[in-house]
Amino acid sequence: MSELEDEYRLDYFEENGFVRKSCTDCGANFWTRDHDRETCGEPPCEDYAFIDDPGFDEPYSLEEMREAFLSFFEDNDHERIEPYPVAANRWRDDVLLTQASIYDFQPLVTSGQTPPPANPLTISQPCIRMQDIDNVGKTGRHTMAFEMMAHHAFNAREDLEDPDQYAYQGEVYWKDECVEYCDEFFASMGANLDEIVYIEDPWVGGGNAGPAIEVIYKGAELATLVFMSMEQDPDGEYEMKDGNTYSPMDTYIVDTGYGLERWTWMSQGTPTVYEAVYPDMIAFLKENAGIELSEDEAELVHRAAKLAGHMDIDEAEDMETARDNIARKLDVSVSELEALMEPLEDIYAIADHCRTLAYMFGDGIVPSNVSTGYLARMVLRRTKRLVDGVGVDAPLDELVDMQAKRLEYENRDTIRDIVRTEVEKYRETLERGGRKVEQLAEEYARKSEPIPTSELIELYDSHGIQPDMVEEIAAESGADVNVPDDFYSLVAQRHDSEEAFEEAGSDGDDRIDDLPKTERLYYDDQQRTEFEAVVLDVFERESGFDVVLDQTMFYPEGGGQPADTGTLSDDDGSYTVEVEDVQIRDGVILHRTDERPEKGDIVRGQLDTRRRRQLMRNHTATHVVIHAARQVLGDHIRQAGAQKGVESSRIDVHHYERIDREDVKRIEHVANEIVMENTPVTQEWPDRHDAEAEHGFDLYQGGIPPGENIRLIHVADDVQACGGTHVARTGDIGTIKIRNAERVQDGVGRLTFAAGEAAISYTQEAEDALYAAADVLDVNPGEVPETAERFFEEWKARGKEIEDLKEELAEVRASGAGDAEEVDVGGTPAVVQRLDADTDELRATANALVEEGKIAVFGSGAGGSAQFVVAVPEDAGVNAGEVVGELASKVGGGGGGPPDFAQGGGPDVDALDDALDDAADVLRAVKNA
RNA sequence: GGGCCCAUAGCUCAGUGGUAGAGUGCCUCCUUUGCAAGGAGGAUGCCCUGGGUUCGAAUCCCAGUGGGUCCA
Repeated sequence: MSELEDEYRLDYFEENGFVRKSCTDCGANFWTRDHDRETCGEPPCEDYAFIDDPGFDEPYSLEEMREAFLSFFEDNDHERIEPYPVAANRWRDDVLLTQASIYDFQPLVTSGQTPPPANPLTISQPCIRMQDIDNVGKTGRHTMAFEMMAHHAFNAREDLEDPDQYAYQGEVYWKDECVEYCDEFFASMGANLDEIVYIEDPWVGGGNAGPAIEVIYKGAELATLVFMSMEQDPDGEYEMKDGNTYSPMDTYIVDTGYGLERWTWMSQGTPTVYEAVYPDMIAFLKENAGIELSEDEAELVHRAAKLAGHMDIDEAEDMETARDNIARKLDVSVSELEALMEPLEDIYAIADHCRTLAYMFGDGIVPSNVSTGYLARMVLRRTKRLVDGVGVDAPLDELVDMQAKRLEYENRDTIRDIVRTEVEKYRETLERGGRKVEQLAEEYARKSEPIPTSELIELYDSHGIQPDMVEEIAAESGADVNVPDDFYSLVAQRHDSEEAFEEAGSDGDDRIDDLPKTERLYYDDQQRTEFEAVVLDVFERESGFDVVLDQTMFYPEGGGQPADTGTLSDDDGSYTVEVEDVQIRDGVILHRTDERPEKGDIVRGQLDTRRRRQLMRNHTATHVVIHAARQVLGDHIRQAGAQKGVESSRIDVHHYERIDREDVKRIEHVANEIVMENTPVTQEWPDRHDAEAEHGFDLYQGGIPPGENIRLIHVADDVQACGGTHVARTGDIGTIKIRNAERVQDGVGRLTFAAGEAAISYTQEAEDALYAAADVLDVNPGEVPETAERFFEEWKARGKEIEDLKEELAEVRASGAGDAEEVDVGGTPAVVQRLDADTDELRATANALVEEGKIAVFGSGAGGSAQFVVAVPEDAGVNAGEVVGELASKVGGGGGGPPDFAQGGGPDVDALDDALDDAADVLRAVKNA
């Protein structure tokens, strides 16, 4: 790491009288103007020094501070950029949430494939860091949701052979200017520059690394300046703290982060960051929860706030010790401090979590059991627990709305709806779970055993009940619970029983490397179905061939659209090969054929027109359906996946409720209105940043394409980035029929639909089924539901009547048993009889005989097998189970049951009569045994 | 995307291969009558669907449908 030392020897430091020092507490190296300074200034080496003593000239609100920062950098030639959504998985698939401003530009801009929207630029990017969740409220400085203010500059080395290989060239600015900007911004706030500390702290992340500087002022880390300039390289000369080696790369990027909340806090000097950031909400929550402090208490809280920096679970050994230390310094008991601080900490956390939720739902995240939706659910449930625990009685949707309003979201009604739905779901889960725990608790309380860990794991993993909740409920039933310290790792163990590792067998086909990218004719005229081309090369595959042409109309599989099929023919008609599949590799399109065309030939390509037309209809219909679904269900509707087909297609969309029949019908109506309007479907290739500015990130329903320009498809009011083939006008779709709406995951619904001919076929099939049913019932189709219901009711009534009649029949049979053979078994009369009826009937008759004090042995040959029922009155001293066992063995089967009633049988019906003949002997034998 | 759990009376659930149950709600009657309540009796089930194993499946196995939950 010492090799990076030189990286920090900036001219700027030298010219401005900085000295380099090592912290006497933690050993960190830092730069400062104050030659007498000994420690780095960051907690735990120092306490907060700005509480009650703001570090800037004036107090700023969050909004004022944001504006001050952005306009400062605008005045210094940075272009202001609008923030991106907090759901980073909308433009990259390696992360879920936006955790830093640089996330907005990864991976395509940082790697130099795509130009930045401006260079240099400034932005205030809302971020969510779930990993800080346990610190929120406690340290006074951590928030899960925050805005990272930043200035970025994207540089490329000037000594490159081919500078144009990157989307930006030359150096905008680097370390010295970056630190200077930082200093100047501090100065513009009225900070005392002598108190600023620049700590050397190399940065590593996501395969990149570089020198970085933490900027500390009055005990708070206010900014981090990262100089991303290296990439991971096994032969690299720099070994970083993650143990990997790195080497310099061609692009180098200024990546800064200034915590908006901390800066605001610094300007106000309030006890915690929360009181500086959302004072109204804190006041509201305090009042609602009825928290009132005496003067002495308020004074204590105030003093504790200055030490709260030590309550960091990442740094402190454990929370209890940390609290203990603080209590000692303040000279109060831990319990007193805790009783005072905990409700406040909860309230701070609630305000922060509500802001997090407002960001999440505002940016269209839908609660779910997967992905960002799951994170949102966790945060919501945690917030609900805090709210209930501290005694806030305002509904959660109102609390979240307070933040959504402040953040100026337009979909506030939807947000409230989502929160209400989700709270209700949680309530149901808790209720269900509570009942389960009560049962378990009673069971184990009876046995005087503690509830075992396996049950706790099951409760948490399968039913979502936290162990502390189990403890609470179990205590009421007097059951003990011991939650092991490693509870959550035990849960984790249950999950990684088998790590499914699949090695993506990369198609390392270097033969195509030398071939030019295939010209894609299907974008020029999407309606054409034939073309001419030159065969550039042919590769043999395991079965069949890969044919590369100079240009093609064949659409390769991609974007959820299956490949075209068709034929390639030699121009004098001497051969025709079938194209069975089409794939694209690095821009080279491979036509998979059954026969080998000749390299260098000019061939005529002919698509399977019907298939292509259906695919185009389906693809355009997909855009139409998602647009319709958005109008019907709300603006949060976003594609979670899609697959187009010839007969039917499907799209998965995020929605917080089940998509019901009424929704489907409305979506179908809206979709077909768009079809009937017969508006043109157009494509364009605008600059990506212009497109994003105009249409937002909703463009990227099906993933983000690379490149400077992207292809947009306009269908009615709908705009999507899309690489597929489309019909010319919506009317060409013909018609859209939604076949099914199912819930594929919680929070994700799937719409399956058919377009054009396939829609007609599907409708006809559905009608056929209805007509067939009507035919069977001999009624008009419209009367089917009513009739079916009537028949079903009648059928049930008859079943009941038959039961009753069997009972009656059984009693009649039993009372008039004169025709049956009656034998004496040790003083008890026994009736042995063959009765070819079902088991229910045998049972009823046998029971009736037992009522009369008789043993009953019945055999039946009905239903293709031999069946016995043996019933015995209580005092007869014969074990029915043994009798049945004996008899059943004679017909090649088995049987059993309780001593007073047993049944059994076997496959050998022919032996039934013989077995019954022996029944009397069997009874006597069992009696005497 | 993966793991686990669940589906039985209107509701909440028990039943782990042998006659489908409890609590609650419902109906009738009685007691008391201001309410609340108490007593007696009664009705209520394609045991989610389809296949398999078995003499026999609510129960075991497979698949589907619907719901829940944990993890990345």
